Amino acid sequence: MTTISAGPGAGAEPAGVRHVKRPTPLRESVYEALTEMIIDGTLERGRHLVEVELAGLLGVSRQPVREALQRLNNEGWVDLRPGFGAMVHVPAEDEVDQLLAARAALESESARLAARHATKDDVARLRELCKVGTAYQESGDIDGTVRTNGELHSLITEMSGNRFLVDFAAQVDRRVRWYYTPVAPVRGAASWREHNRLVKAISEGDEDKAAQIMREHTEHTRKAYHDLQAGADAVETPEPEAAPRRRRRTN
Amino acid sequence: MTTISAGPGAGAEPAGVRHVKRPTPLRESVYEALTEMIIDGTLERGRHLVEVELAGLLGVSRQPVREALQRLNNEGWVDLRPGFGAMVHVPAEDEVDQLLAARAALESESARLAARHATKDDVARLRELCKVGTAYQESGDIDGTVRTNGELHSLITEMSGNRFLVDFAAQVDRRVRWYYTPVAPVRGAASWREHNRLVKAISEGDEDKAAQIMREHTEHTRKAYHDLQAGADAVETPEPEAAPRRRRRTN
DNA sequence: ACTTGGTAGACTGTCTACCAAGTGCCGTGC
DNA sequence: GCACGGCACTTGGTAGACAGTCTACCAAGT
Repeated sequence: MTTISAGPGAGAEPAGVRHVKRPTPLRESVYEALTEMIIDGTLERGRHLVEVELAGLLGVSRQPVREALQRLNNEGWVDLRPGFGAMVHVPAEDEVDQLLAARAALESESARLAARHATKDDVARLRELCKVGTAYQESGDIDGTVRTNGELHSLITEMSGNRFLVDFAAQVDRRVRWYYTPVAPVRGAASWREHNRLVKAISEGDEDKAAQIMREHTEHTRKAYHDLQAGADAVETPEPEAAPRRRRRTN
Repeated sequence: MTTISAGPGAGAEPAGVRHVKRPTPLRESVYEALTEMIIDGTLERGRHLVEVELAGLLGVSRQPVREALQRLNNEGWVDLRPGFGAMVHVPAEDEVDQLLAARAALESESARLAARHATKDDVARLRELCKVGTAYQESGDIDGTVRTNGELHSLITEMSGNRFLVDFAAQVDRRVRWYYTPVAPVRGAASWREHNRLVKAISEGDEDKAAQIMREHTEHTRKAYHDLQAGADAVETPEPEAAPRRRRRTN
């Protein structure tokens, strides 16, 4: 769950209500900063995170950092080892598989509900995202492609009107985005063709078709990851262990 | 998510590894204590939770309480209002619906995977749980029934071998258990008949059937809740809303 | 009667300091 | 080479302090 909070932070506001600036709790900012640093690789996988270090780095005290780290731990971004500290999570072999399987279930259901509840406005926005995403993809802008992909999926889950699906899917998507950025270019064109078909099914209100396409879509993604993985293994070969900071006797 | 931690805490251990007593972090205990108190109604819905109060009550300092409260907030058990504090979450009208819809998706997929991976041993345990649950149900032990129901569902999700499904489903189930205990007796017998059919499908490795039964099972539960709700509303009077202090058109 | 202004109390959010216990590492001694 | 012991580091938890904010309430003004 996590961030189920109704937060008016971004997106649709009921109407004339405009809640004024509510200063975000520090722990929230720290959390955001850390996930961002993990995703963009500033904090490499397996790296040992020390509370005071991060505190100093971000200019806050230990407390907010601790709270953020615990949340990160709960959501699987870092592993907290009592008495030692936090390590940036190192994804296990089968983890991506499981993640994508979970995503398949969540988003396929979301797509079904989205098809059921879609408004004209929603469909228009979906179409727009498809167009933008395809453009990014064709121009080779990987970052933009991945981001737009995320936005599209997230919009679909939101259209489901089910806050739990939204929340879980958001978590999963974020993780997928972390593990997955390198794969994006490979999937590229096919992925956006599938998005188009999906949007079409939703606009027609065809629940079963939407659900099915979304499931296949995720499945293709999974396959692409495996192919890439196999290729990478063949090339980069033997990397059974990358001891992070071992300075054992250096002489 | 939360508690996705690879933690060997409970469940399947690789083999002879048995981590000896790892003293649970205090915040964990506090978290457990609080959820328990919320579920059993000691902390009523809407109640304002004050950190120092809880700290005193549980004999710890503010910090572990804060950390527990934040986790509870992330998981939707309480709502944290900045600068004011935590309130025990008051479930919205449609929340149970959404919860059960999410559960349907998660557990249906779990059942499918469980059917795919089931071992003889797993099936035996499932059968045992069915027997126990039915016995509880027939003897009118509601608490036992609900608990066993939870154990059965949780075992099935674990059999899926997907840690994300396990984790999400666990969260959802816990929430369902909170909202739902009063409904259990109504569903009673039918529910356990369905469980039996489900276990049969799993034991036969029939994925589609298992998934379908689980989906219908959840759907029936949802329906039962609505029926009960409607009945309760009819009896307990119409309660349109007791607007406390509205005496002016909000421009 | 309704609004405004002011006051007071209660809590949270964050910081600092401190201590105990646990963990990993390294060198010593065998 | 390997076990043992000790050291430095880090978390987990406690205590106290302080500013900012939120709620409620009362009094005076319109």
